[in-house]
Amino acid sequence: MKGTDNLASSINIPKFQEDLISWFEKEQRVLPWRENQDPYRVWVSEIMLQQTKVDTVIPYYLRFMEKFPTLEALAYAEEQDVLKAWEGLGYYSRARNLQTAVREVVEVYDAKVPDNPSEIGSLKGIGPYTQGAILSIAYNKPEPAVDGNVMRVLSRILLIREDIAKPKTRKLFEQAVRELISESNPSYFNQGMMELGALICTPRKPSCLLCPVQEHCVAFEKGVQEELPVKVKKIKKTTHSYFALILEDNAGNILIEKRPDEGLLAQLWQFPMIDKKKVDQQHLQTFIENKFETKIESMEVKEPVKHIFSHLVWQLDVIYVKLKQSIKVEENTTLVTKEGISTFPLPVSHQKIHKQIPDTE
DNA sequence: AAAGCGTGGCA
DNA sequence: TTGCCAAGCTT
Repeated sequence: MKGTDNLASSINIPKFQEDLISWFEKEQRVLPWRENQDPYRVWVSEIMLQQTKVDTVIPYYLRFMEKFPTLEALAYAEEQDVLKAWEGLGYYSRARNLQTAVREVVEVYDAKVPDNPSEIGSLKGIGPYTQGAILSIAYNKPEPAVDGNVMRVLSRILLIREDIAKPKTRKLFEQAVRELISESNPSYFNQGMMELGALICTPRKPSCLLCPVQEHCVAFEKGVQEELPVKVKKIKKTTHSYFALILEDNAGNILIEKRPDEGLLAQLWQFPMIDKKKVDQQHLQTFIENKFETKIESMEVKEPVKHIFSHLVWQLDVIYVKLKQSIKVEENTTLVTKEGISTFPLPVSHQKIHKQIPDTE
């Protein structure tokens, strides 16, 4: 045991806990996942909230809970229905991992969410943060739940200048939380830290004059709160250009294809895309006729669509193609009516393409 | 350790 | 417009 009680040695810990928790009791937002401490409801909210704003999550959470009200309802649901409910929320592996994990809880833990670190932490999609969040919020266990908010808040209060982009740094903040956390109310302590980060101790222009723990904050005392946390820059994102094809056969059906099981937008459906590096617009008609073994009646250029991801960009030239004949349906592709497309989970860029399909005459 | 994985809001 | 940011996890 080394470095016991050195990170937070400048803090009056009981006073800090009291200031934080009483502020949270008074100022916390009313949110659907705060109605009770049902571990399943807490769990779903924590997964949805990963890298995602509260305002974005709320409508998804309400719909999701209506559709999958219990852990078992989610476990027995069709995966495509789960992805459809997640459509537009992003990071789709969260949805697949969540369902994998609840199925394991049904089979291995008799449908009860584990209440200890090793078992809950071994579940798919539950990492160090989510593990601590569920244990503290649903089970009131004094475990650290260190997310971006907590690292920002504590980097200021304790004047920690470690680079929060480095994986190793999270452990340092977990140690700090272990020193600071309230044993009597770890749930409100952790939620209070995150709520403080969301409402007061914001990334830019923090509202220090309203802060319930201002008197404990070293960065405020020194006037350097806006310099923290330290975070290194990330690289520029590369652009990939494609033709996105709305292929309509002679019967009015549209071809869509399922993306691979892993990787970007895994298992979502999309309109066929052709890398522009492989063919220019002059040869596009012949290319399509060869690739899909069909004949083209007419082609029309629609509005281009740009799709910005966290690490890359898609530039999509949308081409509406009417065929003289039918299309060959292969593995992982299907023909659907214009209305039927909306039942498949589509990435945001392809929802926009879907809207560009002309109405039936 | 570093890279891959979505999306929307905001300065 | 561009880059940054948001209740991170997996490989």
